Amino acid sequence: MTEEKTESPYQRIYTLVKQIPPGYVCSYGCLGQKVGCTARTVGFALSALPARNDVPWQRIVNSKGMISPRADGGSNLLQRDLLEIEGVCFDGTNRIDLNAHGWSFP
DNA sequence: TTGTTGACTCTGA
DNA sequence: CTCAGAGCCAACA
Repeated sequence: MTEEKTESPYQRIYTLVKQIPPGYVCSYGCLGQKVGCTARTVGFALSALPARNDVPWQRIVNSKGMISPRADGGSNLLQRDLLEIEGVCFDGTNRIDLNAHGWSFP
C-alpha cells in the first residue's frame, strides 16, 4: 500500500474489474471515475486487453446496460452469454438491469 | 512534438 | 421513446 504511482490508468482499470464478483456488471463511466479517467479511456483500455487475461471484461457494459457493438465477430454475443451464465439476466432489448446487477465498488 | 482514433457519456430535438 | 452531434482522456505513429 505504498508502491502505486507509475501505474497507468489502464492497470487500475484492470484491477477494479477484477474486483467485480460474478453476477454483477459495471459501466465504463463508473470505472472511469474510480481511475480518474473518462469512459472512453476505460473502453480503450479493455480493447487493449489480450484474448486471455484475468480481467472479466465481459462484466463491463455502457451506461445503458447494453453490450457495446465493439467489433464484428461475435464477442458481443459471447459477452452476453458469459453474463447469462454468471447469473446476469437481460431484458427484452438485450439490456441488463443495472438496478439488480449493477455493482458498486467499496 | 502534434494529430488521429477509440468497447463512451451527455444534452438537445 | 429514439436519433444525432459534441466533448473528454489516453495511447500510438
